[in-house]
Amino acid sequence: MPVAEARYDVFQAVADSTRRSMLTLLAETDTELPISRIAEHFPISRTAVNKHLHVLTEAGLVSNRKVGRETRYKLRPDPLRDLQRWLTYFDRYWDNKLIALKAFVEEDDSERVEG
Amino acid sequence: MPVAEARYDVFQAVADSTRRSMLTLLAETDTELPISRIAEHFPISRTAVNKHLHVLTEAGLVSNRKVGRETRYKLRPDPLRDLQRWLTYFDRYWDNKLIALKAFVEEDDSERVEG
DNA sequence: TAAACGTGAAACCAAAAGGTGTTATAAAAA
DNA sequence: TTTTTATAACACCTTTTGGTTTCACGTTTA
Repeated sequence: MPVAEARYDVFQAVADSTRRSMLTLLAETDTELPISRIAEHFPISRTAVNKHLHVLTEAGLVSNRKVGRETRYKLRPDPLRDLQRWLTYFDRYWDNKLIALKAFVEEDDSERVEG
Repeated sequence: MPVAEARYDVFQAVADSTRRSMLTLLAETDTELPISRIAEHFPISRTAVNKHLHVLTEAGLVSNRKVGRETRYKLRPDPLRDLQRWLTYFDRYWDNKLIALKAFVEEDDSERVEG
């Protein structure tokens, strides 16, 4: 983010697989983590990790607090509700198209259960 | 089969607000639409609309068929279930008074995945 | 105080994303 | 056949994104 407030929304924040992994990491540990601990899990520089965390912060998906010389990041899943709410619209669509969905489910099911 | 080897995955496809609008447009009309009809709703060129539809196609979120000189696009919401499934991981981190329809989809989903 | 540590910020870069206009092609209409 | 319509394909441009290295600043530790 060079200058302006680039304002990332939750859709953009979640579009990147590295950021999704960071969210699941924070969810799994179920506690706050400093950047160095987070960076251990990714093959990128700590600066790059910091940028991703900044994007997640702007989307409201993580928060941070300073503890000594550390900055600890914590999961804030609430904005995911926006995603959830958006998907709800298509949940209804699936409901209406249940027959087609059912066909898809059965077809895929037979591929792995058989045998 | 939802999204095999696509350049764009569902998360990326949905990250753009224009593409999200296209999906809701197709869902609202609940029918197939040619590009020109879709382009009417957006302040960008038809070429740009075509590119967005191409991204959505690669993500498996729309399909198309040629009818005369038209190419009609139709919503394929199934890949959104990948998004849905990812979100369910974070369900336990917010108040779990979840949407009933989501619970229904999740229940249906348990028929074909690990469960 | 000085040194080491953890982080944030800046400058920079390559590639991708989102946009444009133009051209090519196939189908419908005159 | 000729023209118009609908779309795809191509070349191109600009901004954004994800990454790097370097450096400055505040916090701990010696």
